[in-house]
Amino acid sequence: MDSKTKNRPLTPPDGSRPTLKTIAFMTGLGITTVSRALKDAPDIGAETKERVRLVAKQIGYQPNRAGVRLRTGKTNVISLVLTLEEEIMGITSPMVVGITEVLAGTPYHLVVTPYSATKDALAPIRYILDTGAADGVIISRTEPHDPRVALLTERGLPFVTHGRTEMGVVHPYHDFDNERFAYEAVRELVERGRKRLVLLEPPPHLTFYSHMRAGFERGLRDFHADAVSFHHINIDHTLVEIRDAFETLMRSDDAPDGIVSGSGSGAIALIAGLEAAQKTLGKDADMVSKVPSDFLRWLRPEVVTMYEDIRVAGRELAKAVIGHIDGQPSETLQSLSQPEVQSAVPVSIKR
Amino acid sequence: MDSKTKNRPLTPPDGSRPTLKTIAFMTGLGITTVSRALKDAPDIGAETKERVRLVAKQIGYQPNRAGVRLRTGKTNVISLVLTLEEEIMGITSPMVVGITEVLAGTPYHLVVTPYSATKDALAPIRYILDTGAADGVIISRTEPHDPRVALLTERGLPFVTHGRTEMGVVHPYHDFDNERFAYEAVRELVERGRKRLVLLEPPPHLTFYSHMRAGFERGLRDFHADAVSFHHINIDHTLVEIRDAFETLMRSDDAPDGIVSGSGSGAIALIAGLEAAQKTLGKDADMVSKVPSDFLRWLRPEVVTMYEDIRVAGRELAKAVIGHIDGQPSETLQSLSQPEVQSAVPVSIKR
DNA sequence: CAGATCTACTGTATCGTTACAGATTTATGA
DNA sequence: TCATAAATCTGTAACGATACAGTAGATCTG
Repeated sequence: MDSKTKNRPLTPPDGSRPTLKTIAFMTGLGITTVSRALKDAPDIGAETKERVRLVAKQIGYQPNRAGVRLRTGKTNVISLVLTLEEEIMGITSPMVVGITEVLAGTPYHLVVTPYSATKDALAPIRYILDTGAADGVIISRTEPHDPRVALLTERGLPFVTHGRTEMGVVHPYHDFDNERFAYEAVRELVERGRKRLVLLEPPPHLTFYSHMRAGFERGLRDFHADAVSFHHINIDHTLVEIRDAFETLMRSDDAPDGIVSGSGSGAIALIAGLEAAQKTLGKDADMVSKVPSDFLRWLRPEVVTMYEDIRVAGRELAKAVIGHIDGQPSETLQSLSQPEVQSAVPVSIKR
Repeated sequence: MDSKTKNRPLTPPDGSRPTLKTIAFMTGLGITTVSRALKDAPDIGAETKERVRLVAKQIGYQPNRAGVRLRTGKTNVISLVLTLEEEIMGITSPMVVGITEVLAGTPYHLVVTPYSATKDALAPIRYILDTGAADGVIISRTEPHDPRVALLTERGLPFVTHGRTEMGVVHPYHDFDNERFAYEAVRELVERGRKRLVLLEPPPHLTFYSHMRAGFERGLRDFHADAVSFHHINIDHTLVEIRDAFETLMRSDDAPDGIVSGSGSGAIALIAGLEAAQKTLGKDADMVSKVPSDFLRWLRPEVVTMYEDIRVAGRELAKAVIGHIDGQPSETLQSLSQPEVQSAVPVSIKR
């Protein structure tokens, strides 16, 4: 957009928004010709195309989405399928921002399609398939054998997952390297002299559970540390549940001295539990946490944080669905982002 | 939905999704009749309506949105207009959740329409108006004389604002009572013996700036406390800027002993600044903060937090736009939510 | 130079829905 | 009894776009 369009664009005689008919009338061409000219079809003369494009631009023509959608089935919609029970630290905000950043340069709109986790996660997918509500879908909370992936693949609707699957289906995804995260977390803790480590893990049915566990266990082996069991609690439990369980653990004989937290909000509850047990972070135990934003380290600088950039994830996911829609092979639409160990809270210049 | 529909619904002979034509064929009626029967028109026989409804349900008929939109202009879309630079603590997540909760029971879809704050906030509004992209709009970061409100009102597109205006236009809104928040915050601080108070305020161009200031100043008068100036910084500054400025303030002779923070993420930076100046929260100063989620008090229990329930705000906003679309008078679509002083971090049962 | 080929453009039908103007049948009224 | 009014139902056109099957005229080919 250049800045010369201060005055509103010309509108068709009747005052409503311009259509192909408007352009056809103004140029003296047929509607079909205008349509084809605008999509640069090979059987339209170069000069005609130029003329049509000029007029279209002048009057601010924008194709009617309903018309296109009705005729072609193309919705120009990407659907972000979310569970309503998203975690406290709000992974959704930066995700939505990342996605819309990419979609801004395209004709796609972002529609948020929620479902209640207590109900069927397939329901929104079926809805989208049955009503043809979107050209592409973004799903998260991926499971190793994810029925949504199976269904979308079977029905041929382009999609991308936030997280990987293990079902022998090649499909676009973006994921955080949770294996690496847990491995590096163990390394950090052992370097600080910690030997008895605990992991606050994802719920077992999600794919990244096994990734994170694998990294954790590989770390234990490589760096010679021991695991303290905490399997009855995971990041989907409430903060109060996590805190209480962890307080109990910290008061027991089995108390760990190193903590790996698979979620930022979980880390808050773990800290609260640890402190409720009269222990001190950084003294009695160290912690490494995965965080989606960086304020945990503002309030507990002792925590080593590894940043998961959700906004970048949103961008990658958006690019991948669009790539899938455009027919790019799935293999080229897979990406993995690496954890970034965060340094201390940014120090201002004056200090 | 009852649970008897395990098997997929019958589909029209050709396997594609059912349309009015399908029902017309199956019932032996005309397409028009079916259309009118489904919308309970008065000129259709009771038994016919029943028959049509039955068949429609059986085959899982859902009106084609593109068809309806093309013919009637009704999009069944609510557009949430957001700035891409949303704050760190992610007000967007619970907002989206609240909105979708309400929309789930309606035919409306939620489309997220972003804009870059560095550019024109009117751009997305113009886009929606020019392309007829939505039946209703939700906007935030409202200003006293908001050009978006003026434009939407002039063009007659239903909308609701998160925040009030002061332009003599009656329109639907939902707002948090920031006047009350700041007033009660001052009360809390004075009750703790604090007398020299500082306010981390919103940027001056937003409407709730004056609300919050008014409450703050009324509190100062009623409870006999003094203001410490901090006007060069507001909640739109970066955390680092806030922290550094506040550290400087806390090191000066003019250091306050009571802090009112108009934002949760701002509070984190203030705490960091205070602690960088070698002061202790709860000892050298007390703080009251408005928070959109409750983990600040998990990590700094000394902070008095007043909870702003963004999810409820989302619900109210969604209800209000729909009310506006349905022609309810704007006066009845305005609501104000009150701050809730939060008690201590929830204590588990066992303790 | 007749016929084939190519270039540039256009009319018609269609996607699914609804507004509108009938049409048909039955009941009503004087 | 015969026009009128209800009560039901229906066909056509249109919303805006595009696929497809042309058409008209210019150019080539042998």
